Amino acid sequence: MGRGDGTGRLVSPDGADDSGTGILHVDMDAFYASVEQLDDPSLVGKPIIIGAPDSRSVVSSASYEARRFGVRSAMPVGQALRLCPTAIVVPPHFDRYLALSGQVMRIFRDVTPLVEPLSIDEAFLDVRGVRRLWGSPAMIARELRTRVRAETGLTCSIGVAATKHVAKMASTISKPDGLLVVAEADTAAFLAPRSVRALWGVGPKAAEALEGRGIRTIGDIIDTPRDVLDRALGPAMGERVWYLARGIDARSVDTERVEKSVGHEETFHEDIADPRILRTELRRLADRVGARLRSGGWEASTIAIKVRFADFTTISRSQTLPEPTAVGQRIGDAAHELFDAVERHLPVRLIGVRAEKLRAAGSAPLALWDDDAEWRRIEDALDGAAAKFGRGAVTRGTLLGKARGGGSLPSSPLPPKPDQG
DNA sequence: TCTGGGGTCCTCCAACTT
DNA sequence: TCTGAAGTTGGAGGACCC
Repeated sequence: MGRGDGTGRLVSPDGADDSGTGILHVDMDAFYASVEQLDDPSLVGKPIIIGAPDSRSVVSSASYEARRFGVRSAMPVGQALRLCPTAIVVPPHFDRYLALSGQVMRIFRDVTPLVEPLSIDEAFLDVRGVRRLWGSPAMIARELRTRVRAETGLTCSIGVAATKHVAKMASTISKPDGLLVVAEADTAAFLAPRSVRALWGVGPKAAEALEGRGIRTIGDIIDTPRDVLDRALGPAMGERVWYLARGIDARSVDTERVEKSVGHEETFHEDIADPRILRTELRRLADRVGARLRSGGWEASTIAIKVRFADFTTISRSQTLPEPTAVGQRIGDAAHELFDAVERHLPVRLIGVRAEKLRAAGSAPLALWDDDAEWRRIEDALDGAAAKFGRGAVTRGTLLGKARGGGSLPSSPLPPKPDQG
């Protein structure tokens, strides 16, 4: 999701040279905020901030009207409101964003099967093979922008270039509602004057390491010996930056990216010191992770926890299991074990559970029913729900159907067993 | 000012294996 | 059998992205 405010925007005129290009990067403009404005026309033209209305939340997205005041994604909501006191805080509606994202991705796939979604609101497209059908890359980009606007009511920005990296930079610079084409022959001139911070993977720390050595622009990187970059950034990053600065990016548009881990974490409204509450939270998060694994047909062989203390220090601990699993009970047991070994000197602000080293589960849903402990938890949940709503309201079939259908057991809140502390 | 949640990738270090 | 070097693996933490 773009974070700029639209200043310094650059767009290509009609008929711009697109020779040697074929990779498009499409990025929806202020996606969440634009969807809210689409659904509630009274918000159009106003500064709006998408975020939960509590003291610990941060900005998920902001309309361009709010960005003009300096509001940025990931900024604490309180700080954003100080910068822009007239901003309207709107809670996020993720289901709606997902639905529109799906609609936009379908438009992309109408044009080319080579679509790599990067996130909910952006994707790379390789259009080199469909030029005879739809025209040159720049023509395809124009048509896409027209279709997205006509069919969803939303605007997007598109970068067209020879590589993914340059296409992404171009879409960022063209925001909002723009199109920027960088012909292959113009790549070096396009890159050279830009800040090192514009390079993919160069964040505040890496930028500081480079700028401390007087390397401020991408052109400066080209003039810097490789070993100097390696010392400043480490060999892996040094190599990547060396190539990207020269416009060399061999990555193809990857339509089959595979998840490598799944996890859930939660920041509490108030810091929590009570280990019983923390253990219950871990169990709840583990259940959610297990449900995600089962619905994706995965099982994990490593379980990791993350604990952030009141002073914001963060630790992680992980453990490789004897057998891969997608069972919430086993994930929760591992999480508890890891948590119990952590020295807790302060109340806890955030806690998280992550499943790593995923592999396809041959029979993950069956494994659920093979596990006696998990089965008892389902029975517990059934009894708890029946006690609350009446025996007739919840049947075992309801729960089994849920679990088998999407592989998703009720993730929250399964009642903790008495021995869970 | 006071920092979400979901991820990926990299580096460093220690333990283990060859 | 012992020792050291080199390679592998696992764990922890940090940077980065959206």
